[in-house]
Amino acid sequence: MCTFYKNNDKFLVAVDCIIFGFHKGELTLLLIKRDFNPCLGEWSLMGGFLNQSESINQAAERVLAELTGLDSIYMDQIGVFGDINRDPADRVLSVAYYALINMDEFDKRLLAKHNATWFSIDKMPPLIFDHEHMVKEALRQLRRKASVEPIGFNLLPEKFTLPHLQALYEAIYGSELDKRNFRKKVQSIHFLEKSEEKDKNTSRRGAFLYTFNMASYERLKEEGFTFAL
Amino acid sequence: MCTFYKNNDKFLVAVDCIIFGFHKGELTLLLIKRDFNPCLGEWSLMGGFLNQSESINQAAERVLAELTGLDSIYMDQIGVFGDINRDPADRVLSVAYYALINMDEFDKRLLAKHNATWFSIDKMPPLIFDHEHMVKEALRQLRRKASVEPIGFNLLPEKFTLPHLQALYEAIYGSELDKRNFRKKVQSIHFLEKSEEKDKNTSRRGAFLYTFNMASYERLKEEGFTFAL
DNA sequence: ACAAAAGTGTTATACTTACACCCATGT
DNA sequence: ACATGGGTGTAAGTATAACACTTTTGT
Repeated sequence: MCTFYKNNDKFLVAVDCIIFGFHKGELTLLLIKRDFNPCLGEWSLMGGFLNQSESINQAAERVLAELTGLDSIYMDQIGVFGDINRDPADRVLSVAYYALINMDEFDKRLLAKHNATWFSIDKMPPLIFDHEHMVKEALRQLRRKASVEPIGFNLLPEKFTLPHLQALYEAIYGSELDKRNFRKKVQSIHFLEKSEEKDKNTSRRGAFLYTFNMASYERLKEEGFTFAL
Repeated sequence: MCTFYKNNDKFLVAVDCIIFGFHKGELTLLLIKRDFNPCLGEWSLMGGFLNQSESINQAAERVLAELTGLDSIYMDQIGVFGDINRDPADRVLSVAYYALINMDEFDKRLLAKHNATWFSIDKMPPLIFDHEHMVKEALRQLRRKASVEPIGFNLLPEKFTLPHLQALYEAIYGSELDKRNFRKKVQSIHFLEKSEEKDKNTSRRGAFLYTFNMASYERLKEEGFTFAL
């Protein structure tokens, strides 16, 4: 192996996941109540250490799968957190990622096993280390990116209604949207496909179900279309 | 020291700096021709290894200062690059930062000592490892952020003219802007202060010099003003 | 028949874009 | 006097924001 870098310090590197969901009109976040040290009994993000055998992205996917049982999930790196004493137990760098998952699909037994619970983003308990800072940053980046790329759909089931979609964007932005203006914008988004089916869970009348057609979004993007909601 | 993390792998962590400047209407980038291994003789970003004694941000500042002699410079983290074989010599994670500097102020002797040269961003030589990917990502983030926060001014001298400022934004966005529309927007930015002095270097008539008043920008931001150019 | 959520258009306003001429000055 | 870049306003088009009633259907 290489000799050039022999004299440089080496570091523990962790990966922490901000796992977002969407439930009953609220943006939610998956946290674990630690049944291990350090900070036993406190709330934190799900994390894990990077191994030599994997890339950082792979580590993030592994950590997410350990807790939820899910793979092929939309994830984005937020950044590295590297203050000297961010973890008082030892010097650890942490790479934070956020993940967007459909809350109908995670593995409930794994969640129980890890002592994990969903929290509404505005009813979070205090978190260890700099995890609250990570969450804040994740939210900022999610808000920005969701406004300009169709990533919000990862938080919804495959079929969703327009009231459902609007509630999602209201939760992400933390502000109310005008129904008619919202739907007008949606009309101009040609990769949302209306089906004949209705969802009757939230009203007697029922609302039409739509699907997001990724392939046709990619095609439109090539042609210079830019998403905005 | 801590016992909890004993069995986890440790990693070399580098910091690489994308150092942007602005000169004669072009966005420029500071690269070094490596007089050391690995990849001796090839072009790369300026980098260095993270030490136990410093935070990652401090390491980035140190690396920037080593090459330019400058401190208190605007820097932003782009992210961590952690593919297993990104550096063929050994497993090294790299945290990339971009810096915006005023090209009148760097230390020329340090640049010579490190074999560093400025390149226009569209006349870059091939770079080692994933450095081109880092540069691409830095540009993306710079473009986005410059459009919505007044960070571009870090690339200019303290006093600058409006034609100068317009040329900067044209260089950042890579597209031409309409002079009158640009100046109209600038009129509405109340933290740009016009002085009575003129810069006569680029025309007989001379153009008025302006300064960016950071304090009054911060005040306006508090009041809900959002920058856009 | 009524409650409760789904669905539908129009108008006013603000923002964006396109565009052409005069000004000041050094040589 | 002229060449060179600095400086100025208006009108058309586009995007955004505000707003209220009808429809469907299960109970």
